Amino acid sequence: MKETAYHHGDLRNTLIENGIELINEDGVGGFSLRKVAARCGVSHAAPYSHFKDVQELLSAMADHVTSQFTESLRRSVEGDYAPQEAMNRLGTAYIAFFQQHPAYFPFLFFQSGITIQVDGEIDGAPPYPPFAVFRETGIRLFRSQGLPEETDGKMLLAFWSLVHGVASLLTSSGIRYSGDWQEVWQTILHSGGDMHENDRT
Amino acid sequence: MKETAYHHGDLRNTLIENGIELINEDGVGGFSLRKVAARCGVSHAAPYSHFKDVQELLSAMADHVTSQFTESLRRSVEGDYAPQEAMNRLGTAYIAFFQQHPAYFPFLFFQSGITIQVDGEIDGAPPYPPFAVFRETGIRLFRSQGLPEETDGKMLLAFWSLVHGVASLLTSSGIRYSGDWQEVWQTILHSGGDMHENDRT
DNA sequence: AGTCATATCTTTATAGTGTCAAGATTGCAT
DNA sequence: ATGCAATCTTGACACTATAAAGATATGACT
Repeated sequence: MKETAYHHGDLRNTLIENGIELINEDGVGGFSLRKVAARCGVSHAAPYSHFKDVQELLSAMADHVTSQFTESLRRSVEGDYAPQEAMNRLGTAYIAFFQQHPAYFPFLFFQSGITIQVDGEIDGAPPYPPFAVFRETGIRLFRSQGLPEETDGKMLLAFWSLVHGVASLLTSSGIRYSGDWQEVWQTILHSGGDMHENDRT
Repeated sequence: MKETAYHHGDLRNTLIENGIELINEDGVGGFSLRKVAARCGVSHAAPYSHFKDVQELLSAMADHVTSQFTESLRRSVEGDYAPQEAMNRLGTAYIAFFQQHPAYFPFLFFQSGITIQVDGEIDGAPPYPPFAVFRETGIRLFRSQGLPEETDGKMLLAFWSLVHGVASLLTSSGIRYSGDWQEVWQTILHSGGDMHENDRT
């Protein structure tokens, strides 16, 4: 299908891209279906040919952003880093992603309506891709530290919660903190390591 | 001022209370100024006599909820608990609060427009009351463990981030996890303690 | 007691929102 | 070439926040 004056040609993807841009510019609150439609040069009801309602567009946008997010996390652990260093880089990448796009946090986790499957066993839902990266990196770290497998699940969620919490605080609307957020989560990561090392000396 | 048919009498507080109820029932997305006004039995423009816009009402609602939140945290550490036990109870209370009122999390941290002052030094803003409770409990714990004072700030933020992250994940719209969230943050709290204890044996 | 300013609430109006229904236009298969 | 189905437009409706103008009650001052 070619683009004409009447038929856009690739409206579905254009809506997703412009919607994401709009959120980056004006935040989640500044988003509206009509604004996105206008931005794409179509009428206000045109999106309904591709999405049954605004929530479905938001979900598609979230899927797209989640892919970028997952890619960013994957890149951060590519290469042969030591387990501790890999985990360090992963957490830093997680936080940096939302530091660069503050509007993505409330959008992805409180607005989009996407499903985040933590365990791999509820319904047939696939696991949340960013958490999957966490799992691979974490397991490698835990084995290298000789931790028992039984604690893997809880430890993984704890690590995830930590960086997720930093990202959450970091992107909270009215937060004021003069320090460096990156250091916050590394405090615990390193303190865990330091605890071992210090106690051995 | 008495209540008549025309003059409500205590509309400001009534709006705040009904607004909070509305958020608990329908979530942040279900909130609207007109719904709250109707709920209070006044016209849709009546709130403008007490708040300059909807954001100001939301801020007042958030202040009220934050007070309840702070009170809940304070109560959790009342009594003479050992430092580790106090911190344990505090984190549990933090998470339990948002577990009981899932809509409060996005509301307080991404919708209300209140200011969260972490350091005590930016502008003249007062520190965020819930974090103040964290500070007291954390300092007591760190001293009892012989940790150096220089790391207090980062350690506090790390602990806060951890429980905040659990609360954030816990209240994310589409999250699915079969386990117990309370155990997640205790994993790190106890693993920190266990690291010490295990290494000493 | 009477008057009046002020605070509070109502009414009305406007611009913006999501969504639906009916119609117009186009591309594609027959 | 014709008709079908997908896509887009137009117009409507109910809902939203907000502003302006008017109504009503309160409390203070004479």
